[in-house]
Amino acid sequence: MARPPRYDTSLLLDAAVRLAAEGGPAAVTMAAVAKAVGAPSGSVYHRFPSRSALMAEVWLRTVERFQEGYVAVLTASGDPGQAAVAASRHVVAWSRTHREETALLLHGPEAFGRGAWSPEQAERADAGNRRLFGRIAALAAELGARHPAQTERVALALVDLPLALVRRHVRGGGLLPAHAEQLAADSTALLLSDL
Amino acid sequence: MARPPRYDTSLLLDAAVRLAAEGGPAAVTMAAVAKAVGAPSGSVYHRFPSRSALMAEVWLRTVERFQEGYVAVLTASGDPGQAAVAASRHVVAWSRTHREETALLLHGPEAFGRGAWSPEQAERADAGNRRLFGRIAALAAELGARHPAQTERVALALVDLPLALVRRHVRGGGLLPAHAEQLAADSTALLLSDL
DNA sequence: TCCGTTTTGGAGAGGTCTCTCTATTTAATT
DNA sequence: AATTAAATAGAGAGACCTCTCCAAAACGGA
Repeated sequence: MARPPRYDTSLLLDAAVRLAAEGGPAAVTMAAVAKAVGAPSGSVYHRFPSRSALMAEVWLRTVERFQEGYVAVLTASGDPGQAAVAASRHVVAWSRTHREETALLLHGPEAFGRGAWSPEQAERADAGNRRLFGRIAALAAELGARHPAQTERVALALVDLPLALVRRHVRGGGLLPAHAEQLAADSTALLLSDL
Repeated sequence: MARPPRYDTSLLLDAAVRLAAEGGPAAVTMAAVAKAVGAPSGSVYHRFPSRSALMAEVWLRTVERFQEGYVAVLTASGDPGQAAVAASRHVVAWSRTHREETALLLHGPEAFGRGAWSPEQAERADAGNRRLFGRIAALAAELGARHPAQTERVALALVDLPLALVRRHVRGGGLLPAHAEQLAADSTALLLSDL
């Protein structure tokens, strides 16, 4: 009943991810996305009502893909200590196999215009974060955390620490060294040893 | 012998820092800087030959101010373990008292157009980083590190970890909680305990 | 007082980006 | 074959930004 799409949403988002990874969020212009897939700019506006809608979607799709795998690892193991270390290791391993998406995520949602997102998109981002933090808080409780400060330390050990390790290497444009997973796992275990 | 300056370099850089902290590096346009200090755009170009020269200078001045204090703390104490913990604590404390500059630094040099800097400016950035990493490597050696992987762990504990803690709170626009310094110090000490 | 130098003040050329609008194409359905 | 909904194709208006250029202003020194 209608002409079949030639430049569909995911194709445009793929191009946007590539552009963001190479030149940062500022390089993701509607014109650049259109050019990257060989479409006129009008076709991009046919899929996304505005640039900030596109930016939001690029961010959300990427972060949701990451969080899906991360939460799965977090809840896979029965032993909370093992789950924690596996999660930390997973962050590094995922970054290794998803270089462009990692480079994108390291910029953070603000760089993708978070302030201008639609309420629905902002809520999607919040929901993902709530879900993630909820799991981490539950794990922290299993590990014996009783004060908010202890829960924060668990979050630091499970998310921020491996991310910091990844950032150090990816920001310089380099590859992650082979021992990065081990370093992340060891560091996380150490931070949780004294909870 | 000449007309006295009305908008001097540091005044323009101050405005640029404010703009970057509020709206990210993209908000630092020549027009915005000029407007912020009430000058015509020509006066900004009188001080800086191009936008990227301004961006580089904003970044360099800020990062050099931070590194100055950090290196001082790092080398102040005789005991390497104490120096390490003090350095970690200093990162958090400095962030608390320098909110705008912290927000700026968290974006990283690439966001300030590092690729387009002049060779002299790029070298200034490199020299600062070499100096900092040199001190950390020396401290790592004092702490008993023998392999590069161990030195990396020290860098993680002394720089990336406290920065990650700061990032978590500042990125959301919030204030650092009162116990942040303590958490940074404890975490750093734990990571170094098993070197 | 006059000169030389630095700086201001401001207009505007040229480029890029966002977004709009309309005409045309395409293929499934009738 | 005619109809119809969805999608492409592309031109262009309007905003903003970088950077240039030149005249006017302000001060110290001769």
